[in-house]
Amino acid sequence: MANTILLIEDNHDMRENIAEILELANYTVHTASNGKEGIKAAKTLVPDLIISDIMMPVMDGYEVLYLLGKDEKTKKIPFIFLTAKSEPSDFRKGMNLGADDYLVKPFQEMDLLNVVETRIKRSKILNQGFSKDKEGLIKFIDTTKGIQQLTLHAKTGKLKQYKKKEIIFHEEDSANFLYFIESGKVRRFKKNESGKEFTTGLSKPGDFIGYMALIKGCNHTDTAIAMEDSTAFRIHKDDFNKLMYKNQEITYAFIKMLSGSLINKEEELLNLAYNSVRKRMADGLIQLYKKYQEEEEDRFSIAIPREDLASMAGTSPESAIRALSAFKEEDLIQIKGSKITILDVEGLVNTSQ
Amino acid sequence: MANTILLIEDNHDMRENIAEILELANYTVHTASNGKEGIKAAKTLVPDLIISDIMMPVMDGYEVLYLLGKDEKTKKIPFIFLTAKSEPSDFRKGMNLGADDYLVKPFQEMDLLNVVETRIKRSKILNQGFSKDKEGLIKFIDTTKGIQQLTLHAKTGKLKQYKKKEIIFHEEDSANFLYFIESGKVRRFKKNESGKEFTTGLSKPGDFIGYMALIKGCNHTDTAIAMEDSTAFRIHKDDFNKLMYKNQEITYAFIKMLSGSLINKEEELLNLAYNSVRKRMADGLIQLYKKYQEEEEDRFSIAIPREDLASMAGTSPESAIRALSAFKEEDLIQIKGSKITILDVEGLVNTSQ
DNA sequence: TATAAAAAATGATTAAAATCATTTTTTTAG
DNA sequence: CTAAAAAAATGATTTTAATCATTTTTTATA
Repeated sequence: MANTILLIEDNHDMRENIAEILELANYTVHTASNGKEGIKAAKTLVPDLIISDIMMPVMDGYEVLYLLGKDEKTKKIPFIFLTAKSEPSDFRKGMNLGADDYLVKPFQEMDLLNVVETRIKRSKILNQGFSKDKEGLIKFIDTTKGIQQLTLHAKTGKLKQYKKKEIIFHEEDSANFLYFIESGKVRRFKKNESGKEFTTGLSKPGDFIGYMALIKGCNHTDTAIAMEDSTAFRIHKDDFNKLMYKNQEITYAFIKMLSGSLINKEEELLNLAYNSVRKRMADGLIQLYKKYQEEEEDRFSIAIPREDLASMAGTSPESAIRALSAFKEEDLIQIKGSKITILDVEGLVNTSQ
Repeated sequence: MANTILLIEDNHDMRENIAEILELANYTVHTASNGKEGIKAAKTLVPDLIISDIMMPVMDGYEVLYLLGKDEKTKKIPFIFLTAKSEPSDFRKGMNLGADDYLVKPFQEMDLLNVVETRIKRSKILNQGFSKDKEGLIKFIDTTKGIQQLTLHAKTGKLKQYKKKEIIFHEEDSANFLYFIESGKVRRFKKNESGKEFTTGLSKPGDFIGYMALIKGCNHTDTAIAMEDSTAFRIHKDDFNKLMYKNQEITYAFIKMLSGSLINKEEELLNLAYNSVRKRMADGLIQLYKKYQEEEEDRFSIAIPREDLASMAGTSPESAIRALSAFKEEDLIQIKGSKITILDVEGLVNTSQ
């Protein structure tokens, strides 16, 4: 389908001449001989491009542009001034009113056609939806890039310090920030009516927290607490939303993150429902191991309050301690004060019901 | 959120000067001293506007514009040339490459600010196609539209029939379809090593199931079974991906759906960890009530095997039955064969530990 | 380094729920 | 409509884990 162009020009000869050039280039051209007519035509036709003279009787080109910019139907149509006014100040005035290009008379035919083609092409680009790959399918694979970008953005902000046991955000707090953990360990938990805690997640440097409430648009549904001195960058929710909107990769990174967590949570539910405290405690230790084990160390150790371990397994501290004592007896772990060292990962993984 | 501007300019003094002007006008300014750096910055930052010099070492402004135009992420960003090249032919060349404005050095501060403001404003207008609110933020509220569209698409497919107790998809099956429940009731569950089931979700007409594995790109992590004769439309995973890609609203609908479920699951975990079987059974009944209660009926009834109820509460069938018997004793429910009628919703909700 | 406070560990008891066994009721199929 | 099968309900017992109480150890702090 040929692109339609509306040409607003008071001079008869000039109008016919330009229209002819454009028609020869296979555009469908409509003409108007003054601003008022032009506006009427623009609103009914909704052309793909508007070319307008500036100096015209009744209503000048500036006014035409201004008025078309106020109408939903016409405000997105690329608008080109075609004028004898060649002063830089004239050019500036036209562009600052929101014109998309400015062609000075007299012009070469080729210039006109180039201008028209460029602006129509650019307008099409700007009106396109989401970005896509060749096949038009979402690349579900590469979410790392999105996370990288969000990370980069996060790091432009201010680094916040959190002392050990300091609350980062609190259940029921309104969610205003996405947090990017820069250093330390963070635990998220929920509390039930009788004050018992259940750990909903562990985080380490490189993790984002607080996004669920941001996305859902509700208050935080859990509390995040620093397990040791930690630092985090904060991204304001408006920035986060904007980034999500602007950047498809970030959007998909979060979709993937969310569905991954969801599958994990369902797995956890199954475990919590039918596994013994012993098994749940072993799982908790393995969780810690998988999350916080460093490459270089050959044995994994962590100093963690028994209450926190209990909240991971959803049991009482005493029962948690009893399970630990049993593991110690069986040489699966070693205990020194609050520090627990895992001696036999396999043994813990395969611990019987 | 302040709009971010990327300034590409090789001259140090000029760069600092322009950046200062823009920063005083409350823009967040990032700078690059040559074209290559500029492109790298543009791709990671995705700024709201790019200002670039033309004559630069390593890579000139024309090339920068051309290359950014080829990248999905950056091609929509308004691009302004800021240059000493004041010849009409230079101007024409820049504009015909797709620049959005052209400012000639030396310039008035006011001119620069006007140009920047105009182009950012115009870019926002042109990008409005998506559902954004006034501030340019995503409306995370209106996900119904996306769901509607996906529903519409689903209904173009073939309706599949499922008999009572028929498996719709099985844990470990490879995930090839998104299912849209047209009629009936569907239950999703996971099984642990010793064969005990845990119900991960209930679905009714209008619900989608199977999307988690589809998004994550893994096999199904749970089994979906028809609780009564049901029908469902299927959307092939490729179509689903395509729709997700083409339609931002669908993407956001799923983001919202996922984060909502995640919050629910965490709540469930807390309940499962510390609530008594009695409480969990009451919750299960309320879940059924909330999901399947019809507007017209004044009392909610459902015929459901005790085993299924047990799998919702994560308990043994006998314990589930005992809880039901207690509820019956207390006139909270009425039992007729496998049919359970809820007599006192409030009573169930407020049932004590 | 001593001492108080907190945390961990263990013991005793109780409570909850699983398991196994049996009876009763409901559903299904001929 | 009836018999067989399945499901539901209940009883008895055992197991598990919570709770309460106390001791021991560790940690924090003067």
